[in-house]
Amino acid sequence: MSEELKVGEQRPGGRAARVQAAVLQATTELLVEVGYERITFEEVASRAGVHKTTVWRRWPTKSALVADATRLHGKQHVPIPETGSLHGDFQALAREVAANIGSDIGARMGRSLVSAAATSTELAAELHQFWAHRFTLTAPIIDRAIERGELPPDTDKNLMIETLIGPLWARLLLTGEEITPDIADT
Amino acid sequence: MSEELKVGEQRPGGRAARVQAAVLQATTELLVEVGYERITFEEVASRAGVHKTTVWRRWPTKSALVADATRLHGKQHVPIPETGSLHGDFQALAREVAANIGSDIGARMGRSLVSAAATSTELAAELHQFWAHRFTLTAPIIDRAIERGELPPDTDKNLMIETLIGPLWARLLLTGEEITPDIADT
DNA sequence: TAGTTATCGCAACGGTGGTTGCGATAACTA
DNA sequence: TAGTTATCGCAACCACCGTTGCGATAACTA
Repeated sequence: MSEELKVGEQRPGGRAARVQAAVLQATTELLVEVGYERITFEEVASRAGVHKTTVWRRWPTKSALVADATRLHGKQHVPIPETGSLHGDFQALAREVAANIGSDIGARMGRSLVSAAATSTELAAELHQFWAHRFTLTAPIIDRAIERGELPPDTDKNLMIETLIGPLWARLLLTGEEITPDIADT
Repeated sequence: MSEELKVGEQRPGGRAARVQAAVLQATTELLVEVGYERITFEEVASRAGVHKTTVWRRWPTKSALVADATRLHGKQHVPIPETGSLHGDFQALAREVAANIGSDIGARMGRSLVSAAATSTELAAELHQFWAHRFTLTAPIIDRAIERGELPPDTDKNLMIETLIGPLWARLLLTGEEITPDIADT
């Protein structure tokens, strides 16, 4: 009767759900504190108040655990600005990004995820998929600009967004600087 | 008499130099093959045909080892284009970057170094310093453009270069795509 | 060439983290 | 409420990697 249930959902009541939530919470915490590589199942378990074998059995590999933990975080809201002009939209979007990766935990999380994607092909695919999804969300900004005649119709939407956020991420990952007002320059 | 010599240079002849070269070579190889985190002193040593204690004694920590290994690689030539126009310079520079991180080993190396900088503050400082140095090398491009009147005198040079290379690195680290012809768009 | 010493290899130790088997517990079902 | 079973905790095991002490070797010096 219960053959069709996915692993981890066979007994969603009480304890199991609480354990899963605690583990994923601990994982994200450690992700921003020590980074992906230094995450250990033992530490995740002890912080979640759970035994390490429990964590190990539920998530077969570390990348799967982190993927699960970040999936929740990725489901969060991503406000897409609509100011009426391309310049305004870009400025608002850039400020969102800057506020996100400019904050301490945002910066740590961003670095950790990129670092994780560098070692785990599984997480790399996850990250690429995340950005592909975000780009579909931001595509309307470009579409509206094209309709207004602010951009040529054959504009590469992805490249446009990448040009917008690339410098910010470059500062985070490569050089190491960060502010807010210099975003209007783009 | 030899009290003023730095460690590793007390006996620069024959064996010591050969060992150092082999170890650094093995380190860079592993850096592109398995990434920073999965590098182990044992593997580096065995690949260099040396015992692990040797590696361990000469480099007190893994970040120091990788820092030494990448320092050599960073000393390599960085051709600064001088085509006569800002557009030409930028296009040439972007093509260099694209060719570098677009190649397989370049991509792996770039990812590994960024990932390493995420976990080791020591390597992060090294990386930031590297980019600061590169920016001093590319500054003349902006200066010449200002002299020609192509850019306003108060142009932020670093931000300008970051805007140029940011999208390329974003593709490498975040989304995952790479080509050459789409560079002219910037 | 002979002596000194930095440098290296070898073997062994210790700690940590992943892995497994089994008994206990709590969620579900009748 | 009583029985079944997914889920979890405990203890022990195993492997790997960093770490150390000591003897051997090769580079330097007189």
